[in-house]
Amino acid sequence: MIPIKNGHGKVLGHLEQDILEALWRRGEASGREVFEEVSRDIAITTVLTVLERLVSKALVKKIRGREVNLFRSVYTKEELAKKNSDEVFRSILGLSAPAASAAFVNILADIQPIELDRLATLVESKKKELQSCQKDINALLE
Amino acid sequence: MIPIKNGHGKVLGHLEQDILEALWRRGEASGREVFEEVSRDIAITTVLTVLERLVSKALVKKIRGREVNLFRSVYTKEELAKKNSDEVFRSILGLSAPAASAAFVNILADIQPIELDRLATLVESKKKELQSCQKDINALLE
DNA sequence: CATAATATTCTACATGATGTAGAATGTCAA
DNA sequence: TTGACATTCTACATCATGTAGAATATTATG
Repeated sequence: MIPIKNGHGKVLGHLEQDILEALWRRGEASGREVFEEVSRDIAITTVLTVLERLVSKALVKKIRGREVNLFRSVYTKEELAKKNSDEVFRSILGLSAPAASAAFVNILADIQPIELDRLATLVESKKKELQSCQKDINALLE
Repeated sequence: MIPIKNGHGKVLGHLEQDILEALWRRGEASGREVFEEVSRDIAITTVLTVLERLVSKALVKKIRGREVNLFRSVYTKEELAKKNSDEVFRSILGLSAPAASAAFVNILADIQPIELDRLATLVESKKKELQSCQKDINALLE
């Protein structure tokens, strides 16, 4: 269940990951720079190939320079993490919101119980936010 | 970002999914029955092959019968969903609990705002639960 | 300008997961 | 014993990913 692949939170290979990480560290880099940054025992063409694939996946953009082309991640690390987790949450919540909520709370309590307070706050403010929206709607309907 | 595959929430193919669904509907079924239940235009050996693969993955167990072998899902649909979502939550929360919490609340508010109340309740009871554990620990330490 | 050095692209192969199924083999009942 | 069905074996196709050599383009420099 949870069709992660194919349309939802795509899975990246290790090298793809490493290359993205390298780009996040360097900001904008040439193929050679990325190659050096990932510092793996692979050929530079391997890095170039994977960079191209990431470009195809619209995760990296290629900037044509006069000397060398530059690459840059389309998303910041945080943005991509958010993008992915949003998709995953949406798909899991879609199956059963109550079950998902319970599981989420359990895991959070397990790995970082302090964060439960923050979660409670988040829920409260979200509820308030929705209430005020509701008020706006009511006002419009009057 | 979110290493879903390889050790975490494994991804299943469509046919694997369909076969599991068929097993959940039939409870326990022979290869032929599963084949009929999935009702796809494929050969029965295809179904058998995939069933074997699911057995290898420990998602399905094969019960050797005298006439035919029977297959049954090791997990209920709910159990598997939980197993997977637990793993996914753990991995996403591991990256950044605050970010994950915020995203989770946002998505939940988006698709099922009513559930926010339940989530709030869940958080509160979990907090209480932890507090009582803490009390127990303190008592032991005295 | 010619050419070596470097960058870029093209092409291709390996591996692993999955979908697919024919062939070979096993089993049981009539 | 034999035919029908079950099971297993073997194998191929496809796709994603990692890998890189070969071919080509570009650029700096003697």
